[in-house]
Amino acid sequence: MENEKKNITISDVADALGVSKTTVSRAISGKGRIGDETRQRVLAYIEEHDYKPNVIAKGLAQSKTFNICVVMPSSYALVDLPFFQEAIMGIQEIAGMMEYDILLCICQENDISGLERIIKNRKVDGVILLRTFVKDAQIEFLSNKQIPFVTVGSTTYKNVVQVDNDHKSACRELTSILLMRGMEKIALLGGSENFVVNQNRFRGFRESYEAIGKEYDSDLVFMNLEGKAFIDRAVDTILSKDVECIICMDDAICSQVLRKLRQEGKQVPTDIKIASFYNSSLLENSLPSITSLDFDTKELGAESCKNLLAQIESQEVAERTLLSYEVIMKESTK
Amino acid sequence: MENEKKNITISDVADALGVSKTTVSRAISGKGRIGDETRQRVLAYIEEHDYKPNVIAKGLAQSKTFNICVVMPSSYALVDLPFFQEAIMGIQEIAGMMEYDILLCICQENDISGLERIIKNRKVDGVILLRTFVKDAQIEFLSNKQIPFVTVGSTTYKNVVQVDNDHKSACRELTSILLMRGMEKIALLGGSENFVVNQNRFRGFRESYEAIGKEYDSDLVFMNLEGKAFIDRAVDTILSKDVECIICMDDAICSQVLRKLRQEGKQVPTDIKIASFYNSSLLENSLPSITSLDFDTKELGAESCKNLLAQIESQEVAERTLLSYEVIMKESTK
DNA sequence: CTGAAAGCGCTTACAG
DNA sequence: CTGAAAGCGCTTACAG
Repeated sequence: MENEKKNITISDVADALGVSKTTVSRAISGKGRIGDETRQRVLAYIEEHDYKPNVIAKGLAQSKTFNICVVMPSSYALVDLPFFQEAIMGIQEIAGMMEYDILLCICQENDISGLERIIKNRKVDGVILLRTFVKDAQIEFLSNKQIPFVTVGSTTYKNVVQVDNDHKSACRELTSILLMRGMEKIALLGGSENFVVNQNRFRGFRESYEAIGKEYDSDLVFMNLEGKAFIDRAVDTILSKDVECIICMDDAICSQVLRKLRQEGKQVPTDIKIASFYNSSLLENSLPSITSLDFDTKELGAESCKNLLAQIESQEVAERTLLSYEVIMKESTK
Repeated sequence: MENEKKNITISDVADALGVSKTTVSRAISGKGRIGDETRQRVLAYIEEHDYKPNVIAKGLAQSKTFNICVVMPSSYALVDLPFFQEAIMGIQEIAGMMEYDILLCICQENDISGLERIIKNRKVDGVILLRTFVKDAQIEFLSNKQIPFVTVGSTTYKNVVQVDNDHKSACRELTSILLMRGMEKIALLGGSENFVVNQNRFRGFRESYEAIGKEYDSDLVFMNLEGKAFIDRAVDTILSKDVECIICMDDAICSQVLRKLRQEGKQVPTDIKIASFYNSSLLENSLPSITSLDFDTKELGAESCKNLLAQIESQEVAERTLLSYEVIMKESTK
């Protein structure tokens, strides 16, 4: 309590113990040969006096920062927020264990100046990209600079370490279950095909039809639904075509679809069934409860962080890691 | 493009120009006397060769990091997320302009070990607290350590720099408007009184009654509503008492109230009117649209960051900054 | 106006 | 097993 202002340094410890800074450093890092008794003494002193090495100085000497950069987009829908948040929680959990901290970078889609600044200032040892694009300036920049990085979510760029849920399989399994339950006319509503993830989901949808040797009806697939007007129009079309079930590629779309159905006086699941993709708290209050895929986003974040730290420490890492999912059947498809 | 690996340093610049490192440093920082022509030469060379000083080294020499820590709670409701997010956007905007970066710290309510680690590791120059408690371990720790910090939201701790929206006035004005429109029996639903903000809102509510010389009905005030069951029960009571309007202290409560009212077959605003507090995207899809207070959270974040940076640079800052609000009347109180 | 030198607090060959 | 010294890339009194 007495000396809050002046921080104790490695020299102080060395002087107090009558050894060299080298020895103190070795006792702490565990690197290099050092007498057992000496190490104990140093460690005991450090413990007692609550000495913490200055990470900044350590970093300068080792050309490391013990920070990782997490890049988040500056524009996003409410529905994305829990995803980013949970991913960051997972990242933080792993990073914290390894004494790394998270430096936040908020980037607009086509403006990577923020990321560039952080990299040029050498403020981080690696980067996690929380959202990627089909054509992605961040990925190109980081690859070129040879900075360790990993993407959360899939990308088609080569030689990029990526961690993702298996959206294709997930969508295939969900669709297959619905088909098996006798629904034939299933509509699919999705967002921008500029996102690899939406392409993958669509692919899973098609595969489930292929698996049973049927054709899906391309008139019932509505992609690139950006904005409520588009969604409402899609629902109008759907209602005119005796569709049995609607699969929404995310909970924001689902939320809007539910609203529109209510407006049109349609009951779920009696008039039409519906399934969604994230099981997020956004739909928590829905009545009836909504059948949905469930992904462990925190796990996704944790895994991406593990992969990044491994890269930073020059270990081999798998280029692609696919995490599992669960299909949660609820009332909306009964 | 040729030398991506090896970074150019101040020595390289000095050597190339045949001047000393001191001179280069001065040309960049603008501190200390330096010949005009010399400065131009250095600056031109730097520009041409895209030299960026190593911020870490600079920080070590100046005992600064050019990072600020933003502390977020690890547990929160979906409704809080847009708030945190927007505040961070505002912080980032100001911090970025001053070449500061954001280090994220995710803390559980009573566990400040993450924050302690960051501070002890000297990774940041100051801290922004995004959520505070009536009894707050973070505030006590930071005060004791004499680390510059500011809270977003009010606190009753002394000598703490805080930036907040004027929730008391906001709630008073909203209530006054409703009273003036002839509603007399107004119910108030709020969250935990452990949050200073909820106490302030309640205070504003009372003041609006005082202003017109009436008593508010304490049986219609429901605080500490944690969880849906409590909210539903409050609504039951409210419906048994001919209440004309319900004020919800946040959009999550409002969302649940709306759901319950729908279940009970009550129409808004014909059977009962309702107003809420955040105008957040959570209620965006509501029909009818919900009368609400509106706060500029991004501005709140920006202001808190300005105050922190001023503190870090040892400038005088106001202990308390109150930001404005707007009352947005919509269909739910017609 | 400019520079040599010490210092920020660590790490790490190198030598013993 | 241990230490003196150089180095990480900057800044800043101090001297000229």
